[in-house]
Amino acid sequence: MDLDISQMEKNIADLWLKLDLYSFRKQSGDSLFSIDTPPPTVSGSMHMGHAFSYPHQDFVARYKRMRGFRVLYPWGFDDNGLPTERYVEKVTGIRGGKDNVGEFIEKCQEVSSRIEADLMAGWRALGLSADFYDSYRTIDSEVMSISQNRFLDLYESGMAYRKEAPSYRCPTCRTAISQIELKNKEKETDFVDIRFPGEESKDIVISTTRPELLFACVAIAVNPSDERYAGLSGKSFRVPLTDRFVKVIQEDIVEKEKGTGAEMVCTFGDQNDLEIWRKNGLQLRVILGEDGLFNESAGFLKGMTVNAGRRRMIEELRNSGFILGTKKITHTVNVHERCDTPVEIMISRQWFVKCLDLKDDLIKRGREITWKPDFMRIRYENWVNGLKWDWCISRQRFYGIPFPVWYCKDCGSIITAERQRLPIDPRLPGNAPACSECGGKNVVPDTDVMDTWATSSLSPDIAMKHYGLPDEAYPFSCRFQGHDIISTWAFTTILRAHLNHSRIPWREIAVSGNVTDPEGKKLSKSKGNGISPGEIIAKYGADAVRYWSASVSPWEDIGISDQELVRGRRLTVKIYNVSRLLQMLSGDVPVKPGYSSSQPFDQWILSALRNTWSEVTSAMDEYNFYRARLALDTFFWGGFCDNYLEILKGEVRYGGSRESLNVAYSVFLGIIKMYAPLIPFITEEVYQSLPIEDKKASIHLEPWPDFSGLDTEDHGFNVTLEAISKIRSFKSSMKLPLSAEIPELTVSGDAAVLRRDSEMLSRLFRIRKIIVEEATDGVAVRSG
RNA sequence: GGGCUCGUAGUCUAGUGGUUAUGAUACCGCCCUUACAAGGCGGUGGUCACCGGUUCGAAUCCGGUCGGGCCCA
Repeated sequence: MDLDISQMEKNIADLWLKLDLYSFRKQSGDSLFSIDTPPPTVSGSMHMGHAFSYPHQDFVARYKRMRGFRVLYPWGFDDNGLPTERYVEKVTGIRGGKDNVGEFIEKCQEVSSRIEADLMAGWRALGLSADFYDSYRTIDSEVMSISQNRFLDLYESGMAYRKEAPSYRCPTCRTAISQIELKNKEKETDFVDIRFPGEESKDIVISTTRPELLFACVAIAVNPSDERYAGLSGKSFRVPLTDRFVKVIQEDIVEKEKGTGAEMVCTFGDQNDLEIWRKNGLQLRVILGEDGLFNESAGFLKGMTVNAGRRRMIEELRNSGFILGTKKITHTVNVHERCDTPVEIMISRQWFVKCLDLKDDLIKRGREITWKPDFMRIRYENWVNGLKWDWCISRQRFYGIPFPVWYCKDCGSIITAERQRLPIDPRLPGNAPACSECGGKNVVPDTDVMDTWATSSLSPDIAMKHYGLPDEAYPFSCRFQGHDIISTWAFTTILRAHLNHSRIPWREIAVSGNVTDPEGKKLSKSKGNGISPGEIIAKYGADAVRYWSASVSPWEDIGISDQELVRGRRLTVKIYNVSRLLQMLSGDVPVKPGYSSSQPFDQWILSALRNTWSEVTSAMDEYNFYRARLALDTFFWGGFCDNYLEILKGEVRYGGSRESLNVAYSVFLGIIKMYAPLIPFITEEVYQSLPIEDKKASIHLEPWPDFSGLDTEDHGFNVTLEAISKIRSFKSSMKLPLSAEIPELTVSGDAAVLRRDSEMLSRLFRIRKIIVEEATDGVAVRSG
């Protein structure tokens, strides 16, 4: 009777559903262990990254439950915001715009609820023990209310402010975005040398990758130590194709070696332009509109995209003789992570959350948290130290949480919604209050929505509210997340915890690695999912996938390796077969697990069990799943199966005692309990079938075993194990089946131990006569 | 360019100062043995990237070089 892994896992998943094991409201326990889980973005299907990192949190959730904690393992979906919008636009072909907001939001809801059902089925198939039956959605009114309340907290404390200021803008998504949504991309582009005619001196030649911004040029910058341009500071040069003159200024951030060493400062070509512009109080020339196209100030470029404008500008400059040279270079540009479009820096009125003034506090908060591993904290600190912008949280998009805010057209005040009216959509007619300052009725709503991180950074707050936890539940016990989102999710959560609670969000953060492709590169959705976890689960089983995810240190990146999956599947089958063997050996008589036996081999396996338990427990406490797995594999496969069970078979055949069977069951039960957090399906399957008394409804309701009280010794049994290995080698070298009978064999070694176990050895290997000789240099075997 | 990180048998990987370097997988040989051939037993395979230093002793600590990755300029 072979094991059908897929069918078995389906049955077990149904059993858990029926027992309702993982509903938080049904959990009991002395103290709370709370896990801050990500609301996964609803923008596609489950990928191998999930299949790798989600089991880690589940290992801990299951382990902590067995350790007697009341485990909060919440689940939510991040189904609002730009990622979902972009996904919906892609699959439906409908583009969100000001004129179809209602229809578009409906589409978003429809698509996301469909995807959520698929994702949920995927998580369940992986055996995750989160509270799926009571999950939340970031678009739900409950979450909306939390997010709006927390926003108003920030506004009232002055930590959120609205200001007309430069911010990043994505021309494709037509919205402001923040520093955390930027990605770098290598791009080939023209590096152009342009001649600016001098007003009173000779001409100057600047180098630029953005000639299309020529009409936004407000200065020329050179490095102060650049002798080629010594004395030009303050001199005027004419912007080609215009009548305007701009002055030369000296700035340290200009690189002498780049191009001609002179660059034009435009509003705005890049971060440097912005800094120079701010520092020198330069003029502002806006030539790009919010639609990403050039406006009327851009002359003949009007109506063009940035790329088209660049080609046209180069052509015009070349025809007029201003271009002295162009070359192709590859440089890094900032693009929007969602659509790969190079971003622009533009001035507009946006909501910001303060963080530049808080760098020291944020680093202090980071140091109050235990980072696993600790070096991930350094990455967090580097990010905080490198912040150049306050966090822009307003998006000119549609499907998201709106700002609970109106603006008075008469007196210019910002009017916030009353708390008891939250959640509220200010964009809906009839929701608008009168102006709280002047009492006027002439108010307009804020039409933006919040950045999706502005809500997911509140994941602990959301879970607390959703599951009805008291304030003391803050901070959470632990956060699990990948190292690639330290600068987004970890950072924004720590920031919100600091601003909203003056605390840390969690006592620990466990950072996991990424799944890489065979070349070691990060897997990304844009490159296609490649391998789907569903296929892998179908082929090897969910237990094997979980086993694979425990095959490296948790923070290491991992490749998809079928070696570990193969091993995981074999383990599943092996555990199943062991349970069959035990039941064959014990027959129909019910078993009473027990730990007392006078047999040396029983005492040896019990002492090895105690040592293994101690190792596995400490490894699980450190979230080192690989070390736990290795200790279990070594003991189960190498000790229990290959040696102990072989001995037991021989003893039972010759009428061994019932005590040994009780020990065998006890050890096996201990093994599957310790494996249970890692491979929950097969351990449950086997647990259900064991003919023992006092079972619980599920192995996942069992407490974590405690074998510290087993004070057995191994009584020199490793000598016997060495003899076993040597006799196997002997038979193998004689090309004999292990079942072949040997008339006479001499075994040398620790004679006392060997004599004690010689009867057992002769049963195991069918040796008629064993001659034992004393030797002090290890065990040896010879015939006759 | 900067920060962090990794480099260990054909392949994947554990190991952060102490015998002969962990385990898997692949490969080779033997064995259908009444739990398991999706198995068992036995075996081959490594100058621990390179160079230098510290130490009685280095895969491990320090410095440098080369190469990969992540994050950021």
